[in-house]
Parts: sequence; C-alpha cells; structure tokens
Amino acid sequence: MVKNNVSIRDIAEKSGVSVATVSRVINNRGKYSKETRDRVLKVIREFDYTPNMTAKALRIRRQQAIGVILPEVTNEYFAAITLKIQEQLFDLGYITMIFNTSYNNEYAVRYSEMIKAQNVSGIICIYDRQTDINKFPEDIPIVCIGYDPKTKVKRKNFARVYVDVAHASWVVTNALIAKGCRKILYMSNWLKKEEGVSGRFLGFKKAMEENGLEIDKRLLIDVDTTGASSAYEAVTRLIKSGIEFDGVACNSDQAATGVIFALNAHNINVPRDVKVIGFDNTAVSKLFMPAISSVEVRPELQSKYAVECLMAMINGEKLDRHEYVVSAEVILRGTT
Amino acid sequence: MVKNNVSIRDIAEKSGVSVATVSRVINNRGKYSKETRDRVLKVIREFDYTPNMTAKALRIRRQQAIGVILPEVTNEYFAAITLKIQEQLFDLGYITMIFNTSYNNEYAVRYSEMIKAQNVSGIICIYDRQTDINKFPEDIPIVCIGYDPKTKVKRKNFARVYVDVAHASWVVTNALIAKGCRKILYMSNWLKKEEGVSGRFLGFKKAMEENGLEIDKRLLIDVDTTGASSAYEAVTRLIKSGIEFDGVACNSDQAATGVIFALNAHNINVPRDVKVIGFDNTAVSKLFMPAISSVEVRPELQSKYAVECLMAMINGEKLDRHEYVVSAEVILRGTT
DNA sequence: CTGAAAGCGCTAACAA
DNA sequence: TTGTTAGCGCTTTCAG
Repeated sequence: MVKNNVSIRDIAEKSGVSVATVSRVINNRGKYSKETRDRVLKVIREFDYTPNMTAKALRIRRQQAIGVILPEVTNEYFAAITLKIQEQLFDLGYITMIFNTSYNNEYAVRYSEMIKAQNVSGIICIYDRQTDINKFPEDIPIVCIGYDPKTKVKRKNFARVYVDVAHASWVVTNALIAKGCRKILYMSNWLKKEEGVSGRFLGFKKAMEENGLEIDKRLLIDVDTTGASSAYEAVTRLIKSGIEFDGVACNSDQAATGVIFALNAHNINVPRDVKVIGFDNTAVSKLFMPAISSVEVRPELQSKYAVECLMAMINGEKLDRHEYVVSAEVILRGTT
Repeated sequence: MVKNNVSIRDIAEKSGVSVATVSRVINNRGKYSKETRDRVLKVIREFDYTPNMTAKALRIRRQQAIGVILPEVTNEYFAAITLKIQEQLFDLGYITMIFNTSYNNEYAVRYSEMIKAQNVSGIICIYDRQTDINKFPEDIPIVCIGYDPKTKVKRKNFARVYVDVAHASWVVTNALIAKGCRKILYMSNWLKKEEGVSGRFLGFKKAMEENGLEIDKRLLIDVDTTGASSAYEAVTRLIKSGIEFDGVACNSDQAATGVIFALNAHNINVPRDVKVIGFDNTAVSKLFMPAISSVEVRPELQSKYAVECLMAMINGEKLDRHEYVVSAEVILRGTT
C-alpha cells in the first residue's frame, strides 16, 4: 500500500545529503557521484517515496499533464484516439485529463479556463467543428485532430493532424466503380458544407468525373448519419420513388447498417444488387454479417502524430511541419 | 484569449487589499465587507484572473482532480460512465484524469503511483476483475463501479456501486419465459465464475426453477461475448448438432448480434422461432433491425451514485451506506 | 473586517 | 560534487 507522507526533505535527511542532490538524482540532472546516487536511490525505494508532482508543477510552472478536449468519449472513433493518447502520454510520464464538450463551445470555453488554471503542458483537441481554439491560452501548445486544413489559424504553438478524407473518398468511389457501380448514392450529414469545402465530396466528384460518370443530384443525401434510422428512411424513400442506385458511400458505419437494412427489407441483395461502404471501420462493421466494407482512419496513427508533435512543441523543438495527414485505407468486406 | 500570468498578488495590489483578503473572497470564506468583495471581484474580472490550481493544490494538499481508472474507454459502457462522471465532476470544479488499464493490473499499479504523486482527491475505479484496489494509496477515497459485492475490502474510504445483475438476469429469464420460451440458451464469457459466485447465473437459475423449467447443461454456453463471432460459431454448432432452444439470454449485445446472424443463416426466424435478449443496451442493439431487446444498466445513474458518494467521502461526511446498487431494466424490442 | 507571514514540496541559481 | 536558499502561488493562523 502506497503511503503519502514522505517528502524530498525526508529522503535528503535519511541519506545524509541535501534536497538539491536528491532532486538532481530524481531528475537525472547529473552533478553527483555514483555513490550518492545509489545511496539516495536506495533510501527512495526504502521509503517508497514518490515526488509530489503538484509541488514540482508549481515550481516549474508546468504540470506533466495534457488536456484532451473531445466531443464525447462515447463516440467509438474518439474513444479509440483517446485511449491511444492516454497510453502514449502515460509512457512519457504525463497525465491525461479529459473534457467532453458535447459539441458545445460554451463548455469548451469554460474548459479552457480550467486548463489554464491547471498549468497543463499541452492540449490535444479532437475537433468537432464547434470548438473555437482561439479561446485557449495562447502560450500552451495545442494540436487539433481532424481540424479542417483550410481553416486559418494564427496562434503559435499549433499543429494539426487530419485524415486525407478527399483521397479516402476518392478510393471508396473508385472501389465501388471497380465493382461495377455506376449510380452511386453519396450519403453525408454535412453535405452542404462538404459541397463547399470538405474534401470528402471533392474526392467523390473527382472519381466520378475521372470515370466519366454523372453525379445524380437525387443521390446526394443529407441525413443524420450518427445513427441508422435516418439512413434507413432515406433509402426507403428512394426505393419507393423508384430512383435507382447500385452503390452507396456512407460517412459512417451506422448509416451503412441503416442502408443495408432498408435494402434487405425490399429484397434488394447486398452486395449483389447494391454495394455499400461505411466509414471509420467501427466495431459494428465487423459485427455485421456480411461484414460491412468500411474506411480505416487509423486512430492509433493519428494519436501517435498528435502526441509526437505536441511533445516536440512542449520541449521547444522546432517543428518541421505543422500538418500531419494520415491516409485512410479502404477495407473491402462482404458488402461490396 | 486567456492570459497566464496574473497572480493573486497582482489582484491584491490592484485592489488595494492583502492577498489574504483576495483569497477569502475567491473562496467565499467570509470576513470581508461587501465593498472589498465587489472591488476585488471587479479587479479579478478586469484582469481575467484565474487562481492557479497547482499552487492551491500544493497548499491544501489536494488536487481538485479525480482519477478514473477503467479497462478501456473504447468499451461503450465504460465510455458512457466516464462521460457522465466527467460532466458531473466538472460541474463540481474537478478535473477528470483517465487511466486505461487494458485489463492489466501491472498498469493499474503504476497508475496508482502517478495518482498518489498527483494528490488527487479521489478515485473512481471501473472494475475489471483484474485491478487490485489494495494497491492504491490508503488515504484517498475510492469508489468502485461494478465491484463484486462479495469481495471483501478492508480499506477505509471505500464504497461500491454495482448493478443488481442477479435481478436483471431473473427479469430477462422471466421475460423470455413469458414470451413462451422453454429451452433457454444462457450465454456468458464468465460462466465458470458465474456458476460459483456471480449473480447473473443465480438470477437465471432462480427464474427457471420458479417456473418449473429444467436447465439444459448443453445450453450453458461459455464463449467470448465481447464480439459476435464466437457466439455465431457456438450457435451454429448447436444448430448443427440438433440441440433445440427457443430463447437466448446473452451477456452482451455483440454476442446477441452473432446469435441472430447465426439463426438467420439457418432460416430460423427471430423472434418467431427463437427470442434473443442482449445486455448493456448499447448502440448496436438500437442499430439492428429488428432492434435487439437488451438490458439497460443505467450508466448515468451509476456515475451519479459514484460521484455523489465519492464527494461525500472527500468532504469527510459519514456515508450512510457503502454499497449502492442500481437495478437494471429490461428493454423489450424486436427480437422478443 | 484586514493584513503579515509561514510554509506546502519542489527546482535552480549561486556559493562553496 | 555538494549544499544553501529563494521562491513558485496559494491558504491559513495569528495578531490587530
């Protein structure tokens, strides 16, 4: 059982050296003989001493802690990133503090106060299109995951990592076309925005054009893709109104399940009659039978980049670049 | 943009009072006139001052922070609890630090060091049958979620909240029986343990006995229920060997999907021929069509209890009880 | 009602 | 190579 009361002074006394020396030993700062080192280390072990990080933080004006701001941990993709971040940070001796914004910028603003008060060393923000990162303390390094590369950011100490969605979408569309699809249903919950800026639609458009295929406006569906029901209804409507399609590119696996159920309900076979691809390669895509084709966005790689460049900024290293893009991979399974 | 440099001394100077008074005002400690209060508050706002929590933590020997130890945030149920905990703690002015054990007690032990070093005010441990809570600093209040009530714990400052799984299982079994099931398949990934201690099997057994039904040993299935495939294979084997059953009680929704797919593959209709109930009421149960009947274990209520009694312990209040049990609710949907 | 001052545990500049 | 000491920003006792 860990005790909570022995301080650096106790260790200094017990090992017959000064606190400065103990501090040096603890932090591997050199300037001590091997003998002192061993003696101090022995006493530390003996008394089961753990340096008080609060005191250290106060002194060096930095907590060995990182704030992770994300919409909701309950989102599988965000959770996967958060898990990996925490693991990596732990190995580096950092604590992970989490803050769920629930897609509400008000929250994010209040969090930023707390984060400042905590003297965290850095922030990782999993972007939700709502959080205004300009509200965060300017001297704290911050990296955004999923932050739209087109958004201009003025602050120093900033980097972003994001998925090359345009390319992923291009690959998805090409995969569908290669499987014989000609009339592809494009489903998104951000269609209006995407048509303007987002890469996902651009990749789709490019692939269609390159293959000499027309985009049927009626097959551009803008629904809530965080669940299955809206997708189910949308597809049902389409079927009933006799609009034909032979491939579906969804921006979530949940939507893909809705699409598949709707097709099945009308005796349209997947993948024979219609091929379907989801997004994020979540658990449900593997749970399904046939397993749903999807897009792997490599949360562990995103976390890796994020932590690496955050640490670089914290350690005052010059970043060779401020944008890390991870390319997604299309996983073809039973629904194509 | 939040600045990071103004201290309590600055506020004291600017408002012409001592730091002691500023401190009193900040913490609503009384002993100041309304005028001083207003003046101080005005200056605080003006300078956008946020008290340095690290300094405070050092002084009062407690961080306004709670450590949440859990197997993995990627588990939907754990994530739901974590999300709610973080929200509540934030409202109470506490930071949430997370630690994923990955079901590995080694990790948990190393976390306990870090937690001690951080002077957290309390710990919430979402139990995974692996973590040894005796390894945690003895003076820090701790509440375990899901901790088996039969496990003896000696430490002070300890409370647990758990689901009455026995009752939930009893209700599930009764629901299946009420729907006409007689040969019920009981699926678990902890069968051996359950037959000994766990309440889940007890509830099943009780309901069967009360209804004069025999438990068919061949219908007690012990497989990995964290995914769908093991359940799929187990059910397929059962069908092939001609062992009949008309109801399935799973301990996860993932397993339930595997069961349903296996049945469908053999043209066995759900719910007509076989009724299926999952567990945890996760997203996939609602995604499915027909939606999968499941058991709602109220993560938000579990979080609420956990945070409440943790706060009580932190504030030195005497707990009226050390066990909080939340009763689960069976949600009947399309598969029954 | 208000202020002076000690000190939480640590780091780092400076002295030896 | 080692020690002394100031001070990080805050709370709290004690004196007024």
